Amino acid sequence: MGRPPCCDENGLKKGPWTPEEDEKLMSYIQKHGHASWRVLPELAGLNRCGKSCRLRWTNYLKPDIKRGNFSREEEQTILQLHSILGNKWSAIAKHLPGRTDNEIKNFWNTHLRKKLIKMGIDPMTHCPRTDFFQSLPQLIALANLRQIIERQPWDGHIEGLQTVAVQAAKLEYMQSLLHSAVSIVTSPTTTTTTSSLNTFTTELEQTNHLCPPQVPSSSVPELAVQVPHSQMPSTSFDQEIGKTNLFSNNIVNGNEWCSMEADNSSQKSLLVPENSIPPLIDMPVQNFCNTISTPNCDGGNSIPLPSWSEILLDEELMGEFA
DNA sequence: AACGCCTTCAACCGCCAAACG
DNA sequence: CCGTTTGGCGGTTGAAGGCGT
Repeated sequence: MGRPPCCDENGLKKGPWTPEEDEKLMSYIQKHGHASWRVLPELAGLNRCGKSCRLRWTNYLKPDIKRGNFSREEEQTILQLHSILGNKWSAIAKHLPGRTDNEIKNFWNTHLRKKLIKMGIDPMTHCPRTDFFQSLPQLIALANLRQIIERQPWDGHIEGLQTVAVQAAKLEYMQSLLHSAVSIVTSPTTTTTTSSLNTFTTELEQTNHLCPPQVPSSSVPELAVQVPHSQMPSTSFDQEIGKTNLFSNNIVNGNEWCSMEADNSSQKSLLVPENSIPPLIDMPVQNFCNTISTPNCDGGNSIPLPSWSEILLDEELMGEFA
């Protein structure tokens, strides 16, 4: 246990602030500043602890605080920064003038997080959720059981399961793209090169040519997932991808996510059109991320990394998680 | 109108690290 | 160097308001 709550001492007031208290705090800080939060309440004539005063000031009373709904641009910024920084609310807030970390945190928890979950994206990893895959064997077992019970031919069930598996493989594939991007950005060993994003994606595609992944039989028993080319997303990144919004706003094409950006036609999708298709045949079910973000299959030569900082982030941001 | 459930967000709690003596 | 204080941060809570029945 840490220190006892400071507000328990001396019967200091807790709870919502009254307009009178706000006024006292405002006028004191405007006149004298806030050199020491410890002594400020006493000097300002407030029956509050310093911590409570500081919180009230930084989260509510500070003159430069912007109130009201978050704009679409702010929403995009939060999503983008969260995909990189995680729950570093104060760091995120530094990039949103007038917004407090508390406000951003609340907005995330009440809006953005739910929106991601609704779309099947893990709000912590910003990758498609893989819960489904973990339960796939059970689903198959259930289907099998049902087949036994109903004594119906297997053909239809297998087709159905394969369709489901193809969809899941797509999700996993998109996750791998995201995951590899994030791992590159956040890796402490990342070397900043001058390689273009285009070079990177070309080699990424070559990797897939050279190293068609295999289905681990243990993870999806009796189900080699044959993925039709026409149904797979491409590994190619769009050359015109903007300096912002790589991670978050264009991940899932053609659903609610895109509707968020419906009026932003200048921003291209992370996933390129279906006429650019990687030669993936057998989709690995568990280790997409490793396949793509780790060394090439010709013996450990890493894929040349693009300068993600140039693509995604300004220098200030890079400094934050360096 | 009344009730219960859900959502939002201001405020609090506990922990950590830097500053200080 | 060490113990204490302080400011800051992220997680959590609970009151208030909204909404459906």
